[in-house]
Amino acid sequence: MSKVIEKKRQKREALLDAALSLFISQGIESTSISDIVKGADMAKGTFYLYFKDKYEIRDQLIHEMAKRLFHAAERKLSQVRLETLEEKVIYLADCIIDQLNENKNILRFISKNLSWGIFHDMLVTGEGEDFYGKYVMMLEQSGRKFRNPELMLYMIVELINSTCHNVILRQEPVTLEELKPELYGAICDMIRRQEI
Amino acid sequence: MSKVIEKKRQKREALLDAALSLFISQGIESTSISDIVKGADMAKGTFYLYFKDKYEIRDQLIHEMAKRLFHAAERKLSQVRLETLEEKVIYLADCIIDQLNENKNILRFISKNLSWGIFHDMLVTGEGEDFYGKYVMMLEQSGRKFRNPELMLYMIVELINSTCHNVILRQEPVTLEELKPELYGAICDMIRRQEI
Amino acid sequence: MSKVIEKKRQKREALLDAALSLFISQGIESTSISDIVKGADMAKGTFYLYFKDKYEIRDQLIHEMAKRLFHAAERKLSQVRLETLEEKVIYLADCIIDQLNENKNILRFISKNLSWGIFHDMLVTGEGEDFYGKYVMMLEQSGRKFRNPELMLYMIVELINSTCHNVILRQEPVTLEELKPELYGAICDMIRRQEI
Amino acid sequence: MSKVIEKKRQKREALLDAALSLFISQGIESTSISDIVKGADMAKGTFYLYFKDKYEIRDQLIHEMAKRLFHAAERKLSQVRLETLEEKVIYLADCIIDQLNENKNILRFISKNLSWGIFHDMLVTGEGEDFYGKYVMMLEQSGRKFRNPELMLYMIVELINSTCHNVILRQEPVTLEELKPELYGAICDMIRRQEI
DNA sequence: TATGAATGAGGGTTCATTCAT
DNA sequence: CATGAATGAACCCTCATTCAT
Repeated sequence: MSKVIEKKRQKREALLDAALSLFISQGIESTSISDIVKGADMAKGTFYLYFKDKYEIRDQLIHEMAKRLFHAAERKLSQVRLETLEEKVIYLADCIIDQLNENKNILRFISKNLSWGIFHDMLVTGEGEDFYGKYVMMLEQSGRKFRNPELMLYMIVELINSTCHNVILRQEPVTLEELKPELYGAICDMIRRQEI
Repeated sequence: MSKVIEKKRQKREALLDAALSLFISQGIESTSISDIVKGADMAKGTFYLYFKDKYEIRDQLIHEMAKRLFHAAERKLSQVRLETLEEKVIYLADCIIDQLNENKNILRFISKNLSWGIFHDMLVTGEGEDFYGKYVMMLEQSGRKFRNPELMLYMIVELINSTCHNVILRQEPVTLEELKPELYGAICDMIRRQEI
Repeated sequence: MSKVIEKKRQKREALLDAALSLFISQGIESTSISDIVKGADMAKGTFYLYFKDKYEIRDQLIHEMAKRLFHAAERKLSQVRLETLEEKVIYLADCIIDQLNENKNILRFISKNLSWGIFHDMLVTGEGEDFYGKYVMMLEQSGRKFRNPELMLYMIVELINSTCHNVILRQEPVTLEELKPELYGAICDMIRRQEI
Repeated sequence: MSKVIEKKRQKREALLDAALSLFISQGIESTSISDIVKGADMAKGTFYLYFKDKYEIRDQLIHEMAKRLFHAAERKLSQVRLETLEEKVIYLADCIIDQLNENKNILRFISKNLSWGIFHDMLVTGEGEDFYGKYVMMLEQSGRKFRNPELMLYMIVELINSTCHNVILRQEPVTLEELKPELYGAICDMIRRQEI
């Protein structure tokens, strides 16, 4: 009985894997369901046993990938001893940016498709991992008060995402190393501005 | 002889117009070349005498639209008397944001497709209107010096574009009116940070 | 042992029930085997243990439905006291027409699929209920003689079925109430014409 | 220029021909658009330049076929000299029935799909040939008055269509030659009954 | 130049049927 | 007996592109 379930899990995984590499290499619009099942080496009809359409796959992939990015960043954070809130946030940002820089395909995929709606869902409903809760706790631990923590996070995330996209993929208008200090400076300012 | 050239220009224009209204009303992916030529009231084959595919039209339209946005903002700026650089930049930003908010389809069309590459090209090669030159002049007129004016502009533009997208289209995570003061504050901080 | 047989009978019945309600609510062509087994709350493969395909179910259902229609009409007839043969036949027709008018889906289902072949089988081989025999007895009880009772029945049934179809479903070219007197008049004429 | 139009007419005709022979030989539901274009020896997409779907072809075919049936019957009627209205109607019916009997495929196709709505449209809007008008004129020429000529026609047509179907295709429950006198008798009765 | 009929590959989707469990 | 995951053929339909006129 669990053999069947295991097999289903594998099929689903194979579809996700195939879709991811296709989405990354040729874009979502140019990827057909035919392509995906061919990549996963199964029959076309099987796709519909697991997903409604390719956008359902996309959303689940974004969830998955973003979760991994944050999880890795958080693990690294837990291994260092940082004082201020600013240091912590920037450390997290730096981890994530470095991951994206090392895996440009993930960046290409995520940043084109990550809307705040999906992102926020992911933060909150990450099964087993409540990233947003941890973020709120981090703010509390600092002993400081902020007017609108959600908006603050929104602005920081959007700034990072949007500025890094071109810089990493095209080194335009500056290199990543040139961008970072300015970006982290801007993040500090944002935090300060939100403090009551 | 020039009559023929004029006629060709008109056809081209008709195709651009038809494409624009279709792109903003139903999206690029959902717009077929059939739709465009129908809208421009000409035969299918004619399309290929003027454009390679719809993406060629799209890029030219993005240029055009962005130019109009900036042009309108600039004209409004020239009609008021503002003291500081910050005030001017924020005034420009506010004009552009309001235009996007009033015409959400344009936002949808532009912001999904506006990469910094295209944007920068537009700023520089805007035929007849050198927006980037005007931006540099504005900085000079303030009598202040900045480390990297291009990066400064990049960050401001990306922050505006990325934060406004969700806020205008979905009122998430805050309304536009709630976002604006924070956004303009962040812009001020960015300018200050870049000052030498 | 008979428990097993009983269980099988129940499964078969469940499939028939589910198919019937789907056929009359959404048509035969639009009903898939998936739909039927879902309605009967069992697995897809199970279907093939009981029926070859949905058309096998359809034919059995038509038998069943037609039997019910006639049975109900006959029961009503047995509760009234009518003199002539014509009165009796028209009374039966009226009962059946009213049933079809009250449940247009049944009309849609039956009348599209009811060929004389199936119909005649049903009249004769109705397990437990020999409608055709009762019809013949009715003729005999009238004390009158008819040249070809089967042809007479055939013509009456076909006239009713074909004229009522459009009239009930589309009120074209007249309403049912307008049709009825003409139809019953025609039936009387047919009976008289067949009398020796 | 007219060469192009002629070619289009031929394509359309080819599709209609292919569809008809497929509809007749394997039924409408079992005929796919793929089958039709294969039969007409052209590309799939071409179909959609001429028809919306196979049901549009079906309706046009029924129109066409029914028109031909009536036209032929009428031509024959105009060549004989008949006195009474009954004789004329029966003569027409006989012509049509004989045509159907000689070409059972047409019967198979027509009688399954001919609803009164389509039939009436055809009678009225037959381009160039107003069959219904001719029917009304025939009634007038007889010098007799009828309560509801349309209903009269409806009942006659439906009776013919429904009784002949099985009789021609299966010789059940009688042969065509046995049916005819009864059928024509019934038609006479119907006419008489409608007379004021 | 301009046309628009024709193409046919390729998209998404459904579903009867099979078969290992 | 019963299951339901997997199949893949077949469906309808769209559309970029070509080419004879």
